[in-house]
Amino acid sequence: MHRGNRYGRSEDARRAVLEAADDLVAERGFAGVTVEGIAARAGVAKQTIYRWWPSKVDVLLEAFGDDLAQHLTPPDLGDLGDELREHLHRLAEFLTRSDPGAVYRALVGQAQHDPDLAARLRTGHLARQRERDRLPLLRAVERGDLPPDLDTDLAVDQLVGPVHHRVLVTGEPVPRAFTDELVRRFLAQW
Amino acid sequence: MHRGNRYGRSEDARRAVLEAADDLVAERGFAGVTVEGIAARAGVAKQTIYRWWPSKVDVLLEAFGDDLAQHLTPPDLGDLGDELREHLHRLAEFLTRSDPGAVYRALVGQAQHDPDLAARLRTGHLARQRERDRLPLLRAVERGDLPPDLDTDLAVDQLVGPVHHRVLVTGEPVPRAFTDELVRRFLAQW
Amino acid sequence: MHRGNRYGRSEDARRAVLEAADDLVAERGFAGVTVEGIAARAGVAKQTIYRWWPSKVDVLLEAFGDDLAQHLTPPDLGDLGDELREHLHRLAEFLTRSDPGAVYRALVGQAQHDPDLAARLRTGHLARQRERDRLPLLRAVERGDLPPDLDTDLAVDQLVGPVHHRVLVTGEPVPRAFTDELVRRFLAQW
Amino acid sequence: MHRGNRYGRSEDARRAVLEAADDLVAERGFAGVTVEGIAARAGVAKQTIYRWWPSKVDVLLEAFGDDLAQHLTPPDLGDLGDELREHLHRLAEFLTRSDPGAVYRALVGQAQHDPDLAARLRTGHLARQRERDRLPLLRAVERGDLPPDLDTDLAVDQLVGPVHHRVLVTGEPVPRAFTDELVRRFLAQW
DNA sequence: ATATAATCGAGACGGTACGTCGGGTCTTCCT
DNA sequence: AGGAAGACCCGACGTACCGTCTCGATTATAT
Repeated sequence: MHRGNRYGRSEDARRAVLEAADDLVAERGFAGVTVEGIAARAGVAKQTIYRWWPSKVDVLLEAFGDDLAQHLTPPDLGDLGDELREHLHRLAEFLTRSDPGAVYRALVGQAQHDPDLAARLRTGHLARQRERDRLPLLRAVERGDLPPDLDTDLAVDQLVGPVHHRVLVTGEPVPRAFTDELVRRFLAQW
Repeated sequence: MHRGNRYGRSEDARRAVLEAADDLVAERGFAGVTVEGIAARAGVAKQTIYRWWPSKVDVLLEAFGDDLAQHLTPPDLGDLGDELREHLHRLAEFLTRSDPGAVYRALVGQAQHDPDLAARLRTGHLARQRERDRLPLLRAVERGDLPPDLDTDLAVDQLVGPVHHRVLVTGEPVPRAFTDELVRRFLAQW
Repeated sequence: MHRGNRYGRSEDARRAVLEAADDLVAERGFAGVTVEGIAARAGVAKQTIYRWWPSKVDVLLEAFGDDLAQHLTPPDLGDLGDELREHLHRLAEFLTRSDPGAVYRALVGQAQHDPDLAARLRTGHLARQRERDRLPLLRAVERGDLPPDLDTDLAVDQLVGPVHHRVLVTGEPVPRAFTDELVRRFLAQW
Repeated sequence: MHRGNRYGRSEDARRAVLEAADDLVAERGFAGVTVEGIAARAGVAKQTIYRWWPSKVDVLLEAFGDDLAQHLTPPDLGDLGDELREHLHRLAEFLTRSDPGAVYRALVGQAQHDPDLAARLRTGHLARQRERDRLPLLRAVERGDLPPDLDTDLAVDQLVGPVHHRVLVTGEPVPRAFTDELVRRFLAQW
């Protein structure tokens, strides 16, 4: 078994750490995740974690991985309304029901009092997600279904903002009725 | 200085604790606030804090006080557009520039991995704020400027959601141009 | 149970720590004594140890206590030869067979690469022991059995030095024949 | 530089390790010597140390080398008193002032809580030194200056014991007056 | 001259213990 | 009765070394 040497780290250790971190967030929540706990569950030395990750949020950030891309790439259905309804519904489900959604909320929460994490989260995962969120709008513009001078930044905030607000701030449920009506109103602007 | 007596708690101690907590959030951020630190700065025994507040977030919650009501009560100007523009602008300023806004963000952040705090925050400050957010819309319905069957819950989310999203998630600035255009689009739905 | 407060430390904790330290030296030797181990066995928090003792050798130093005085006070028998023979035999037994003797050897060993410990050991236990070692000689001088200008410092080294040398350096056994002959030769000087 | 080959170890590496170890004892004391530190200073891999020495004390033991024979071979002067006076004085100087003397004290100290080291130290360096210590006495017996049935073991302990005691236990200085008087008393036994 | 294999540097790995920080509970004395 | 002070047990922090391991490079013979 590969156990690490000067020409490369142990892939086994890396995977074990990320899985342990993921499990612990799901089981005990963000506060229940400790470097000590990750190390114990992963069967790994603490030093191995500190060698590769500056802090536990970095572990979670990496464990989070491509979950956003996997869950939140909007479908290409040929109709703006259909695409937005589906995308917002998936977003709501992701945020409120999935394990990676819980990790995402934990990270965004932590980012409120950790500027460093905030910066990395935003230039990384969030920036890429924003580009994905933009896709249905860009396609609609190309088809001529939306005005060519559309402010896509604002439009994206109009769509995903209310969903995030419900989840992160008010904690209310986000049923399909909510996201569908949100899209209907959005399209009523033109 | 008052050092305890048999007929009730010390108002001095209470105020010292809340002020120390507020100062510490401003100076060192949420993570820099510890019960030990509050006690030291307030010149108060740890036990006195634990006697009256279950945890440090409760101290912050009380220190937060009526700041929301003071900063975020929408003005009554007779015109829906004017009121919404002003209200959203004040919200953006509050969230991004003020000290209590920083505390607010810290509390919302902590609430992501602290269900207990989340519940108290929502049934308290947030529920009252939501009622305030609703006022311009209700007045507009009364005036006949908006349809009487308006879903005010959704409408409020449409307005404050994008602003919160920018502040809490993407971290982008929220200039007046953004909030003004948001209101213009909102009103364009009808 | 008293558990410590601002007006005094916990006597229970103190005793538990000292006993645990003593047991551990006896069971596992000096290298087997760790602050963590003492804390675990004593049922005490590590911090409580660090609060009152700068290091583990300080714990052992205090645990060592009055063992020297108890074991190595020379008897008053009225005859110099009898007293020295008995005293040296007891010294040999103490050093080679007793638990506190093992602690003593460990402390002297550690003192070889710990100047701070060396200083405290010498101004404390060792200085007092040297005074006890001198007693039989002083009594003999008073009785006129030894010259009044006797250099007691040198005489003490002549007597206990060879025994220590055997125990600490060569590790050879120190039977009664050895100590008895040592005394015979010592007395033959005059 | 030599970097390993199939037929035998690197003499460069060996010397670098021993020198680094010696330097570190002198600079930082026994506790400051770590395998990691030796490797770093010697520009050698840790594994290279572990391949050839079981532990750091073995490195020191080898680094110690023939220092005892070099410093502590008693001179052959034809007169017992002269030889003993000189030998004990050199012993005192070696123990209290020289670098190898410091290593010697560190090793004897460590041997108090390391039975393995103790055994190797005693069957090696110490046994050979004891034979050297015996030489002046054996010569004197041959010359008829000492009785033929002399217990040389005891006699050696009588001579070097007090010096070791001062150095290792009480830490007092060992001036020439002390060693000279010690020899005078020793000779007064017959 | 080339192929081979012990040794070398480097350093990642699983561990143990370190000494520190803060948490939340307690006891005591003073007001 | 309430408050200041602070000792207590506890859990986690991030660091230092331990001793083991694997890797690719080096190099003196034995073919």
